[in-house]
Amino acid sequence: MKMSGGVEWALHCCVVLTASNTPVPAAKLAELHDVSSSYLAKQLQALARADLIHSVQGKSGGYVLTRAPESITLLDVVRAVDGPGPTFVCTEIRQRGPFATPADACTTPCPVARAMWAAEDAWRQALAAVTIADLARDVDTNSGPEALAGIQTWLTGGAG
Amino acid sequence: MKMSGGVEWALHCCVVLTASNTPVPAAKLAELHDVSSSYLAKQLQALARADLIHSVQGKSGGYVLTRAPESITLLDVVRAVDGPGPTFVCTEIRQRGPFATPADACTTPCPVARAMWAAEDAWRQALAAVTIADLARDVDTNSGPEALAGIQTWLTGGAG
DNA sequence: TATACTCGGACACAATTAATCCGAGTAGCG
DNA sequence: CGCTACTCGGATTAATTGTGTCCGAGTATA
Repeated sequence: MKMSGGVEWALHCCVVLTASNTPVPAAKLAELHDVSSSYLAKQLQALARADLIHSVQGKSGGYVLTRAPESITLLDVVRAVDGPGPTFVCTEIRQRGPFATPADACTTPCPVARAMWAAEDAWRQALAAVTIADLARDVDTNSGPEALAGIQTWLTGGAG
Repeated sequence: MKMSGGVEWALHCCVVLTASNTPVPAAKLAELHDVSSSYLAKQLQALARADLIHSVQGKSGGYVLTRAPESITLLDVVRAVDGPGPTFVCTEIRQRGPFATPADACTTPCPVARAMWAAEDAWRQALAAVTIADLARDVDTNSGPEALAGIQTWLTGGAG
């Protein structure tokens, strides 16, 4: 099992968007991270579809965070980019084969699936406990406040 | 992100192997679950490579649990079948682009990766808290004790 | 000793992910 | 008011991973 690599890009983009309240084009975000501009667009579209960021079209358009960074959790981003479905899918294997459990006896989910989904819930709960604002703060304390400040001036300024 | 479907098969096989202390051939496990015998073999090989089950070759060979069901956790099975690597891979995106963080400043992992890995740890911890014996007990209470007992006689008996 | 049955790894196929391109739409400017 | 330049958005194509299958090596049995 490997998570889609686009999740990493999307998270970094959200953190960067924290530093700018004016629309930032996808091309600029791609150049900042040195990644494919066309593919990054796909992830940003997924974020826009989930209403985490808002797209502004036109000449000086781009993307802006829809909500405050404190109210955007990592779970929101993961669900938007990587899909909302559960990672473990139960194929109801107990209803097949010579010892198949009759369908009417399957009122509760299979114990195997229940345990796997409980673990997934723990994962989601941990993701929901961290917000984009938390990440931005961590970046500040790690790389120093001048890092995001410099990025902000680079984003708003026209220099490429 | 979707977990490999073989994990479900492997877990069910481990639960079934609880009911038999004599070697069970892969073909019989496949017939019991009504799945592809050839493909199930792949998953069982992965379990054998991780020393969760032991393979017995020869005429009346098959697979047996290596350890007691109480000491085999779901995490063991998931790691064996789905790979031990982390689901989130950090590509060190912070070291790229015009505002790249210098490599010598990257002593601690990227905050984004740290948060994602913390969530993964919560997931693994939940998986490690459940054992195959727990699942077998849940199956007993759900489907009644006669279910696993019937399977046991079917496994040891030659009828196919 | 021959045999029949087992596992084990090497070999094709399909689905998902990654990456790219071009068209639709809008804000700014003359 | 029309034009241009810049933006996003979805449809299209390559690469990787997961899925499924096959045949050969090895061993306990008779």
